[in-house]
Amino acid sequence: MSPVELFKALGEPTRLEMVERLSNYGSQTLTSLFKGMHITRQGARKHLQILADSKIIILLPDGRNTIVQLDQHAFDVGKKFIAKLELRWDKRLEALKNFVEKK
Amino acid sequence: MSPVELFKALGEPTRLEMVERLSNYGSQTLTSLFKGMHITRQGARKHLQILADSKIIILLPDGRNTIVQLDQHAFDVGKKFIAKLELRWDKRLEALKNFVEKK
DNA sequence: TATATATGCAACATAATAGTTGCATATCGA
DNA sequence: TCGATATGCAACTATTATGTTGCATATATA
Repeated sequence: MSPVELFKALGEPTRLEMVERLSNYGSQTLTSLFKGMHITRQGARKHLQILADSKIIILLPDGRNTIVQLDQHAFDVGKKFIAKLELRWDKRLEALKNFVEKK
Repeated sequence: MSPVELFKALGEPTRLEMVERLSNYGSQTLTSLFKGMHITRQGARKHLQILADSKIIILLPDGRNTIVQLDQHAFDVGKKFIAKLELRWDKRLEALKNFVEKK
C-alpha cells in the first residue's frame, strides 16, 4: 500500500469519521457503523470498500452481516513515510548548521 | 489544521512528490520545484496553494521568485491523530484481554 | 414458511478536482 | 531601457469522486 493511497483514503470526512468510530467503539456491522451519519447504506458501502482496498479496514462477511474491523497495521505505511521525511529534514538542518559553523 | 485536510492534501501524487522533493533537496523556487514533473507551472501552483493552505509548506515571495519551503510542523497534526487512534485501539484490546481472562 | 433484516451491484446525477490555455504583471540583468 | 525570467489570476475542459435510487439476493426469526 502506497502512502498516497493511504492519505487519500483518510482525506475524506466520512471515511475518517468511520475510522474514528471503529477506533472508539471497536468492530461492528456495516449498518451500525454508518447509522447516525448523513449518508445512505450504499454510500457508506463505497467508502468502506475504499478503506478496505487501502488495507485500513477488513470486511468480514458473517451470515447476513458484514463485520467491519480496523486493520491493526492501518497506519504503519503513513507513520513510516512521515518518519522518513522528518529524518531527511533533520539531516539537512544538521548539514546546514555544520556548514554555517565552519565559516 | 484538521487531520482530514492534511491527509487530503497529501493524498495526491503530484503534491506528495512535491513534499518529498522539498524534504530531499530543501527549499527552492516554484519553478525549480515543478521542473521534471509532467505538469504546467499553473498546475503546480494550484497544488502548492493547497499545500500552503494546509500549512504543509510556506510560500515566501522573494523578488521575482517564490521560495517554497516545508513547514517544520507539517506532520504534527497527522502524527497526533494516528497516535490517538492507536492508543484507543490498544486500550480496547487491553480491556478485551482482561474481560476474557476474568471469565 | 413468511416476513423482516442485512447486504450487494449497477446506473445515474451532481459536485469537486486536476490540469490546461491565455493574458497580465513584476523583477532581474545586460 | 529592454528583453528574458518568474510569477499571478481567471476561464475553461476533462476526469474523478461522491452520493443517490432501484432492484436483486441471502439470512435470521416469529
